[in-house]
Amino acid sequence: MSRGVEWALHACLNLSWLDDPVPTGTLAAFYELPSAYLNKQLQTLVRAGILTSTSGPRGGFRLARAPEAVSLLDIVVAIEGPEELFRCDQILSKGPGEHAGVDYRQSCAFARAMRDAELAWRRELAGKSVADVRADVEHGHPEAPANTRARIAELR
Amino acid sequence: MSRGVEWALHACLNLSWLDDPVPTGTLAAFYELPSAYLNKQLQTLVRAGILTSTSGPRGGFRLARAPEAVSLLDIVVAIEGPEELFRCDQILSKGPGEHAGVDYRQSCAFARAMRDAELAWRRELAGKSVADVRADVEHGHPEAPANTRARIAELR
DNA sequence: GGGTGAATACTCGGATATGGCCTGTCCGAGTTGACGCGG
DNA sequence: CCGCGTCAACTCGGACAGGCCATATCCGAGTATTCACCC
Repeated sequence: MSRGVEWALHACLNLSWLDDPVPTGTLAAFYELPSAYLNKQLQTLVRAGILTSTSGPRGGFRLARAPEAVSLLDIVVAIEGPEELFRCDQILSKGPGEHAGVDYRQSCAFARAMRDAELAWRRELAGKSVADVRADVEHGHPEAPANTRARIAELR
Repeated sequence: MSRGVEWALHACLNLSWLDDPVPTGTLAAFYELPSAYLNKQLQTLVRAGILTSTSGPRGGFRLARAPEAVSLLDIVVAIEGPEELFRCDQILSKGPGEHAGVDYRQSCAFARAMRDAELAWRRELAGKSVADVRADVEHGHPEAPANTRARIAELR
């Protein structure tokens, strides 16, 4: 899985603590990440409707919706793409006693099993929102929001 | 996910219907796959202890254990490697108010959530064996074992 | 002093190189079975 | 007819190229701020 997923997750969490737009350079400096590449990932999140962007001075990125409405699955899908992890190439169609016109993505027992497992994974990720994670963090580290806001202001 | 996973799954299922060793070329012809590359995947399954190989005439690959003892997870891990899908690079360690010596693979809320989801996926795959899939296939297509054995004998 | 306009600095956004891994291929080592020869 | 030795064919196993995607970077388009200038 792409490296950018971790960046996107933490970026969304930090943005959930901030009201004003934050530019790429500031977010990158926060975790010492390559700025231009992080920008690329954030652009992807904008295209997915998770973030909104504003240009010019005082511009940057903001969460497009409430943190409760952004699931971890949304972010993963935005960065990794909507394709399934396991891709069924329907090699069964080349086997003996098989008919053309059959969709082996549906009828192949392996494809079904792999898809079931993947659905379990997606269900877990869809059930956890950025707000949930934020609550976890604030429970264990109540100072985190203030620390983040202070550091962002310092880097601005 | 690698293309070879699908090949490995179907190869194991077919081998579960056969007692004598089957060479790579025969298995490859069965689904019209590139022989040399399939051989590479089967070698990997041998290293993982899922298959056994014998050289020379009448040689080939066999299942190393009963189909009940080979889970889909075993095969996926053998081909894809044991690494987690989501890799936590612990970028939190670069953030503010964080201490060195902390393992953020454990303490980061995102890492925990991603790992929980992945465990759900692994649990599903670990709970399904090649024997289970074989039973599914034989239920829907009782002629499949005979077809496979006949075609393999034809290609030998 | 207030308003207006251009200049400016800042930010996003997409177009552009590079590296590593998946994909695909080939040839050598080892082993088994077959065949021929001798007893 | 039986046993043995050599040979040959077959198979695995690892070493060797090619292509594609993730990674990383840079520069241009657009915009809000700022500042100077004029009324």
